[in-house]
Amino acid sequence: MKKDLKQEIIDAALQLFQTHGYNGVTISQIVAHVGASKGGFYHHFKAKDELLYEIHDVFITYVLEEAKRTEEMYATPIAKLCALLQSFTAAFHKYQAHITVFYDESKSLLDSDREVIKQKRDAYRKILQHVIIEGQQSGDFRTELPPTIVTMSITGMVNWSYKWYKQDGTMTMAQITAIFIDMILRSIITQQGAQEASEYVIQSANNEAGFIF
Amino acid sequence: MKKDLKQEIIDAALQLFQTHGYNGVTISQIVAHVGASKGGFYHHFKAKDELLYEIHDVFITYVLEEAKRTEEMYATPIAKLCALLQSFTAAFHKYQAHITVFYDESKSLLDSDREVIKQKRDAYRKILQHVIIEGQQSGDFRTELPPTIVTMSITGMVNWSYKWYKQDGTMTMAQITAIFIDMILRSIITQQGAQEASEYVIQSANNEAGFIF
DNA sequence: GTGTGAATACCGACCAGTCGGTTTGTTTTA
DNA sequence: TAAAACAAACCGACTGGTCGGTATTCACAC
Repeated sequence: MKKDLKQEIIDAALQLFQTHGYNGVTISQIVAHVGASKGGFYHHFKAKDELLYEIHDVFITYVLEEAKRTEEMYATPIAKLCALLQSFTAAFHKYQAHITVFYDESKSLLDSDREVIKQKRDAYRKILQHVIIEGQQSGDFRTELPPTIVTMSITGMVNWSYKWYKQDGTMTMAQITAIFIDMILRSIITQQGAQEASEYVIQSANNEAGFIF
Repeated sequence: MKKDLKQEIIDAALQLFQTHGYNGVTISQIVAHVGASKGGFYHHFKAKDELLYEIHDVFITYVLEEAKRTEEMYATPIAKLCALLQSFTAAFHKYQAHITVFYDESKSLLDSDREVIKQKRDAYRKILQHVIIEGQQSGDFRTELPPTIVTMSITGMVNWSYKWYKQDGTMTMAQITAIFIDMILRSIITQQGAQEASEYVIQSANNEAGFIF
């Protein structure tokens, strides 16, 4: 039950950063929150920046590795895309606070730290973008849409949920993800890809095929 | 040419908040940036919080008023939705820095200020959500999708562009908006709505109808 | 008794906000 | 019309408090 102090500090910091921002929280507040002392903090962290960096790195490293595994595991662009979205949103339970800090507070990273994080984030985006391009080449995704914009649109739609998703809401993240996948697939699919996509999509009551061309 | 000091301070603050965050910027830095003094600052603002509030309020008031006007101006849910998206993204040139501050720094608002802003933001979201519901009732938008999730998906996709859109990039915001509208319409439209939607959508080369059911 | 994890006390830098004062502009008055 | 009176805009040194970080000591396991 008793975690080590370092992890307790990280957890408390996540909670506090989420609501007050990195620069709105002091080290004294963090350690007070876990009943520890500043001495304890500086035993585990060289500086406050290091704490922020670790929060960023733990999250993006996890997401990136997960995306690499997922991308290899599936064969078709459509299956890859759906699996990527699911693997990302599945991380919400454990990482929603990380995500909030990641997207709101990265400007407070040291320049050198931010560069390291940026490279991993770019690597992640490239995986997603590559799947989109693959799908366009295979004829499953519409080629009228620039892959960069499609990638950012998908990223935005999914990422934005960190601003509004409540763990105790009426819908689970899995249910919401099903809707994301439905909307995304319908927006980028070609007639050719429609059949495979229909496996992942919500069927409408009065339309067996389930797609609009 | 010479603006008043208050506006110069706001402009400098926008720029600095955008890159360093509200709590990462000092009043001395802001006034140094415009060659003014702290006395000058406190002549125009009661406190630092007031500056942050004004940035929030100017933006959300503009967007809300614009949305009200737009919603009244068009007749059908599809036309309303497209116009709403266009009116929002049109604000990017003037307001991208405001948007960044609005979405990243609202946690630093005073509780009382945040409540005022929240109400205007909710009013804006309700307008969008109402258009979605109207479209479902008229049979133009798919009823399988919960309107709340659709609203947040659209909001996320469009809002997220504040993180990646560069004014000097290869695409204009108008071009990007056309792609947003295309993707969003295709993801929520019914067969019934397809005809009207085809006016707003990017036509594919090898598919006259332009829609996938 | 040596190393590791944690507490306490403290420091120097910095920051939001203040305050007395100066400059600039505008109105009143003789 | 020029000077006097007033007001608004602005300046910058100063302060009280806070924060990140450090030095030192303490506890105790092996």
